[in-house]
Amino acid sequence: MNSAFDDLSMNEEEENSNERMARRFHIDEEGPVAYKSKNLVAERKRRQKLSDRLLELRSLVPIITNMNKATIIIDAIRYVGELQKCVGDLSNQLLQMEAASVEEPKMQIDAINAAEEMKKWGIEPEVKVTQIDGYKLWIKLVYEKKRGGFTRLMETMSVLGYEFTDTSVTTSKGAFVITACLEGINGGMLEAEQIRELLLEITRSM
Amino acid sequence: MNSAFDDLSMNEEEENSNERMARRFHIDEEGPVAYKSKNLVAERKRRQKLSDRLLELRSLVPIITNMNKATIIIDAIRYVGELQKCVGDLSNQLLQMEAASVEEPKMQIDAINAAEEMKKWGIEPEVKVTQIDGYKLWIKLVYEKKRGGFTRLMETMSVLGYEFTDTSVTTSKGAFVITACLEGINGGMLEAEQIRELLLEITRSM
DNA sequence: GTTGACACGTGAGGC
DNA sequence: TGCCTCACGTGTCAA
Repeated sequence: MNSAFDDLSMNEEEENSNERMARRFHIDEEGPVAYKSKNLVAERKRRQKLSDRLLELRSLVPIITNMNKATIIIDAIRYVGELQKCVGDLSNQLLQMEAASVEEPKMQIDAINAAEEMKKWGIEPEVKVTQIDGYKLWIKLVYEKKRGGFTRLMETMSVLGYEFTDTSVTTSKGAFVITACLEGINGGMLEAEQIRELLLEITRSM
Repeated sequence: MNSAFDDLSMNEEEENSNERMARRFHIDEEGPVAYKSKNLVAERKRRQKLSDRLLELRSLVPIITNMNKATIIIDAIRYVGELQKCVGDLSNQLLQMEAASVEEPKMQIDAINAAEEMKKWGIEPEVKVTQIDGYKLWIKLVYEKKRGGFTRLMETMSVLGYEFTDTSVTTSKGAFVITACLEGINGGMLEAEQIRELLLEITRSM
């Protein structure tokens, strides 16, 4: 029996099965033990809730090195990192596959023209991401105009759970200029920096 | 209140409680400021480590409802769930796309899918043009989503001397929904009705 | 004997 | 006021 988690694994069982609790009180006074704090039961409940949450979190993480509270969190951290990286890789792969399957030689000429014109006017590609609040982002994009680029952008962000609001799009001198508000539909799962890198990769892969 | 410790101190009478009593014996009425335990600092370090891990975990989760320890874990749990679902969806899409990429007329399938989905949801293609003043128009477009459609639209209007301002673009249920202000760069050479027919032709030819 | 991990009760401080 | 959250020092058990 792993006694370290005897309290955690105890569910809706009466808690006086825990002997340590009873044993720790001085019995030098007769009668029931008098507690000084009324906070006792609340604190007990709080601790149990936290432990339950920790166990719940642990149940989501597949790889477990230890049952320790600290290692549970460590494993969760690593797992979240892996998941995030996995999401990025997958969406990139998806993107590349889409790009490869749509490719046509005629569009490349267009792209070259766009690139030349951008250079001629001294327009630099640009990706700017600003966090407005937890699930809202403001982005500004400047990149080479290419057919289907905007659709691809919207599709990718939609897959990642982001919606475009307050969008403004302009093409000028071979460049696409986009400013928009990104709103995370289910809370926004990525950091601004991650979004930025993703957008960079999208605009670059076109 | 039923205390959990009313009679439990008596129902266990094993002999090793003697040594516990002996161990506890030197704990008398405590001195003024004398720490009894040697593992005080160790415990302190352990607590701090756990808190740091919790904070580190929190830094990975984008949506934060509260700084509480419990809510940090709750948010992490929900976030992990979202990520897992996201990975599942993405890999599904990737798989589906791999299967679809074996066929050659892929873009047509996309178009057919979009058309079907629009029909399923009862979405009708729509072109609305309203003159605001001599060189300003407001347009609303609903048409089948197709790769490069938006870019083509912008290019055409640009050639005709119109610029997009205050553009809003959304894709939903296989449809492209666009509302925008068209501003004639050199005064606006076309009437609203002509623009409407032109837009109809563009959306139809895609 | 030592070390690490845990739950416990308690007081402080925030809303 | 009272409830809630936290850090603290401590006792207990296992490796």
